[in-house]
Amino acid sequence: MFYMKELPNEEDFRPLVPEYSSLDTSSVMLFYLFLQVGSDMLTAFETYLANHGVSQGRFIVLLLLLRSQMRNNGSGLSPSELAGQAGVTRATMTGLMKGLQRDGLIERFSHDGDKRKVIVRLTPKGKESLHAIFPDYYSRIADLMNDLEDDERERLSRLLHKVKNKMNLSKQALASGARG
Amino acid sequence: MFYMKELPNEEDFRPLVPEYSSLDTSSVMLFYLFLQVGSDMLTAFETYLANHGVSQGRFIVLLLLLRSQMRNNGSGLSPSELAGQAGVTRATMTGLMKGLQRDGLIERFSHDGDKRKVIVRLTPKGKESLHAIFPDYYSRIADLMNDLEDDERERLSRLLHKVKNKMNLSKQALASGARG
DNA sequence: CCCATATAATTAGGCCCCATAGCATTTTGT
DNA sequence: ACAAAATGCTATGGGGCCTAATTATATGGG
Repeated sequence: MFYMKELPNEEDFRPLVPEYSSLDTSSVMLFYLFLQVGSDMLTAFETYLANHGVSQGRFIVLLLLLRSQMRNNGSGLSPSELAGQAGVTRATMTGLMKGLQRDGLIERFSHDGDKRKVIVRLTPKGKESLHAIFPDYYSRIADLMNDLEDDERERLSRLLHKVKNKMNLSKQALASGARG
Repeated sequence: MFYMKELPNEEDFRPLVPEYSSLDTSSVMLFYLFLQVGSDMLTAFETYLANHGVSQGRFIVLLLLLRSQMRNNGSGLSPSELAGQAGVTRATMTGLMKGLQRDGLIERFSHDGDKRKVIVRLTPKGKESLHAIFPDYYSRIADLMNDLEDDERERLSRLLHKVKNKMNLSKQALASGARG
């Protein structure tokens, strides 16, 4: 995901500092470190799930369905809602549905009132798949965070939220149209 | 990258807690938050670079070449070294080289002593591309981190390192073979 | 009632980026 | 000299996402 193994150090930036007034070395180093750790975590997450036979996209769909089921007593979700909650297009969601249904993890029913709509639900097999993964899954996540004391977790959470808000506020500050 | 927009809250985990002894709600919530923010940042990074006409992989290669050039006075790097530093396979690096050379951003010379090897260097155009991006690029990164005070940056950095080390120590704790 | 418009799900086609496997060439170490 | 390792490259393929177009259904104004 993030393709730089050895991050630049202070020395590497030194010759650039006089040239670029906008360059704040500590910001950039923190930014790269963040990208690197985030990327490593995402990769580990995907690899772990792949070892258990699901892609990340599929796993999230199963989680969303389970959550909806627990929240609303099994009413189910439409592909459209799932796409919205996952942050992918409906077309992409259709592809995910296809695979999940082929593997017997979900079922698709047509909506009673609105014939355009489809209702998606976990099958028993789908539920079992999740419950088979959970014990090990949760255990590994707990392991990963084990070194962090309670106050560290709180701080990290707060800092993550701060960065998240900053990105949202500035409407994808990094991504939005060029300005220089 | 991480396909869940609305993260689960404490309530969502409550019914699972009695069922899974390994489930530590705060760990999982922090884990998801981390994945989400990391993913958003990576996406913003890639989108930003795409708006400037480079993929992330290419941008990193250019950065690595610039760094090598600054460190060693222009000796250049081999595709193999670049692949190692970027964390991709040599085959993938060949593909990146191809595109970068086609666009005139790098040059490939054959190594004097070792006829197997190739030496890659930035062209003037390659250097200019980087220097054209840098002012805006650094400015946006500084913006993004602007809300964090110095002590917050240090704390975040320390916490990121802690997580990073934990992942490395346990040899990709999350990813490695199933155990449950 | 009819038609324009909107919404839902799907299909078709394509792209990007990366990986594995295999190959030819060259170097290295015994 | 010869086996083993290293280098760069090609061929091949797949995962995952997208856009655009298609089909079916719903809705609201005239």
